[in-house]
Amino acid sequence: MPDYTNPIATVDAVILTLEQGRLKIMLARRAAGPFQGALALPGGYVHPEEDRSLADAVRRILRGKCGVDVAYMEQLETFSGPDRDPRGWSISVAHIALVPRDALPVETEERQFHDVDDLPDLAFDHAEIVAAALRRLRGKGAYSTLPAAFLGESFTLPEMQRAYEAVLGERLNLAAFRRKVMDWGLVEDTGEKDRSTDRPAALYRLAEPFRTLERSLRTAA
Amino acid sequence: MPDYTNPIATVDAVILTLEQGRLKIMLARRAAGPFQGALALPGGYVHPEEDRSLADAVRRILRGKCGVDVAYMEQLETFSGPDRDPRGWSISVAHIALVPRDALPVETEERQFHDVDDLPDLAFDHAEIVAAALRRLRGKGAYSTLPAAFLGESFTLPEMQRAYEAVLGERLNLAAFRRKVMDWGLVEDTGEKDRSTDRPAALYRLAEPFRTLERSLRTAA
DNA sequence: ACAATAGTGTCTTTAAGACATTATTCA
DNA sequence: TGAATAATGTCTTAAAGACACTATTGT
Repeated sequence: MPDYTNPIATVDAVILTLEQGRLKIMLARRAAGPFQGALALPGGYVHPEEDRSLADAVRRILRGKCGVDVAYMEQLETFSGPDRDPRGWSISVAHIALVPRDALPVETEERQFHDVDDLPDLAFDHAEIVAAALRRLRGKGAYSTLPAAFLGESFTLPEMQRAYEAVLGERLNLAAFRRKVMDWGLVEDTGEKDRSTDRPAALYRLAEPFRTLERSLRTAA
Repeated sequence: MPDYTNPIATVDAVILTLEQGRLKIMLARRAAGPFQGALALPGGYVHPEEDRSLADAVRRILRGKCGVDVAYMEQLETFSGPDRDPRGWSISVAHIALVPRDALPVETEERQFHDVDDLPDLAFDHAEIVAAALRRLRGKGAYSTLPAAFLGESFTLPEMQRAYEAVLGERLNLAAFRRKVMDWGLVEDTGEKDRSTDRPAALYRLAEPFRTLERSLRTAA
């Protein structure tokens, strides 16, 4: 064992969702500890006795604190330093999760969903973590099927395009977007139709759960 | 402070360099502790008393253990679990550094440079960390000026192309590569020439230290 | 019939790939 | 002068962007 005191080890989760075409982040009001009463990313200590991995720790905390089961999650970045947590030198392994809105609980005083372009003050260095999460999401958005993680099991191409537009923060060319999605085999037809619009739209599902792309799905203007 | 025992916190470094057109990784022979005598990535404990950040810890260890000062370094990924270190549940924050070969020390029994395609058995889960580092390098290689970090302050375009070819593991189209590098303003002319080849080649420097690109520098065949 | 949204066709423009050609040095 | 390597020019092909058009439903 080390001669030195060990940093405190925590995990935090940036849970992103799409609500009416807007990117939202789930924030939890801190019930105890430093920054009690403030808004923060959901997170907590790693429990070596029960967690087999950091991702396990995140899932345990999200299940317990927020009643959230995430489909797609990836590790974001590890934040560290003597000053970010008043309890001492700490390490937080931040994770990012993309969840369809209807797989998340309703909003309460304890768990709120905030537009990423209009965030309140956050505890710790969580504003920095959120900024890193958004950079990652926007960077990966054009080169992967990541934005589709915001959608349900099946979705229409217009929905898919709106998800990409929300992630990338710009309008995409309709014809070119559809061409790429179809030509590259990103989705497969379910045979079903969504009848919530005037003209029913074909419902697709992702051909593979997650895929990184050789070329960008960005299709300017 | 937590009710739970805290994981052990370490950092590891994947130091990559380019030697005669081949990607090499620096490995250190373990002088003590678990896996004594085995080859491993250079790494060690975080020292909260003296390190201001994880990157600081890496630089301290590299300076002390290996006499290495890295120019470009980024955080790779955090590895964790109960079994990866015989001393107990541990967290290792892996970093990746790209260094020109001539900025690294000579090879000894204690510090060796191994071709990434022909690695020996490594201590801990370091083989997994190396695999992640290579995935990151190859993924980012085409979409950034990262491979230029293997080169010195100034370099020729043929050198730059060879660095990209080593990173991407494939030959690139000469004319298209040069077109992109020049058109996108990735480099600026130093006015100097490299006279080590028959026809002297113009020497360039990076226009900015590191840059991510909108489009890929891959220029097939 | 008309509004609304889904989906396609096609023309123009731009970028990529292939590869021949020219340029500048050394031996 | 010829071998070697650097650098450019240009033709062909493929992809992206623009945008008009057709299609299928609800009211």
